[in-house]
Amino acid sequence: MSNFKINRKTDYAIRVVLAMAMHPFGTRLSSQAIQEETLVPQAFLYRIIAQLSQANLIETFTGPKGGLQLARRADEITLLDIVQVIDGPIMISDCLISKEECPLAEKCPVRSRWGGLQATILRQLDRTTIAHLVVEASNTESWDYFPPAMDRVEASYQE
Amino acid sequence: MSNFKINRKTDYAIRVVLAMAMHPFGTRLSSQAIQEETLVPQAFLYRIIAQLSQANLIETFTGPKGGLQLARRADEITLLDIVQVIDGPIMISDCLISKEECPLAEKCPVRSRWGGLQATILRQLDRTTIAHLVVEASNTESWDYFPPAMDRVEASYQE
DNA sequence: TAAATCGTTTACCATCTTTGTAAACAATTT
DNA sequence: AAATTGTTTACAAAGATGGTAAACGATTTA
Repeated sequence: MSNFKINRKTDYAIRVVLAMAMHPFGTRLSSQAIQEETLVPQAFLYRIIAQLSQANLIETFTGPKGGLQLARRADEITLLDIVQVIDGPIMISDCLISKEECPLAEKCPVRSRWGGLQATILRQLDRTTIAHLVVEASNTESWDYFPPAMDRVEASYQE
Repeated sequence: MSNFKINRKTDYAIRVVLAMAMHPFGTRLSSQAIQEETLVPQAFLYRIIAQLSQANLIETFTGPKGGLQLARRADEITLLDIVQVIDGPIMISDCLISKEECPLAEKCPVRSRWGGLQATILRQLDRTTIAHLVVEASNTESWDYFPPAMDRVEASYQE
């Protein structure tokens, strides 16, 4: 299976932000409460929270009555924000970093394709906000979705 | 940096197929010749060639005067073909494999988003053929491309 | 038929990333 | 001061990646 995938840490982070967004804006939740809602392993959760906090996606408060709350409204947090905070900038091929990174420095026809694909991915992640997910979270039908091209993919796979 | 990337093996494989497509259809090239054109490490190249051969993207002939040639014309080989042959089926999130894989089995609003993103990626890879790349390979401008959304990405990155 | 020339396959390995655990540490409230 | 909460760091098992090496199998041709 392709390694071209969203990793679990990022997935967890999205769950965390989504869980927070399911409560009224401004609600302060303990990491304990979030752990129970998201089922993310506790020690792992701590580090995810710290990263979200450092990137100013959430605000944190220590001490009794401390906890976490979103730093922005759910419609101002995109999937791209979270992916980039947790996993760093998306760079689907090293040759996109700079011309020098590309082993076929000059006249590389593949580079532009990766660039185009990456732009598409960024666009799609950027126009999906947590607010969108909150709406769908109340919609039972959503989890029944399966991507259109999937059967074709399975069929053409061999190994 | 995100791990969400095309790996080097796949990149190599695309180079290999492209190198072959730069010659007239039916030309038989030795792996030695391909190694010199693509600069892929030889031992690694062997395995890539074997995979491409098993998947019937190329035909191989052993013995003196042996070598490789494309099994189909360049306009009938897509980037998706190669990615899938080398890296397996694209599955950007484990939760797309089946409902059971998803840790938040029911009512997961994220799942549908990954499905949509994956479909977009598959579509874009599938409509790019090696023939397209061959055309661009003669075009010096191509390597100067940089994806549009890039500056926004850099700006919003923090770690 | 033997030798030379190809591609195939397998085993191996160093390194890096991912995923996860644990514990010491710092800040805040009561 | 004590209790509660988040922060940080160190560590480690497991798996993927990128690469090397060598034995093996098939085909041509001398």
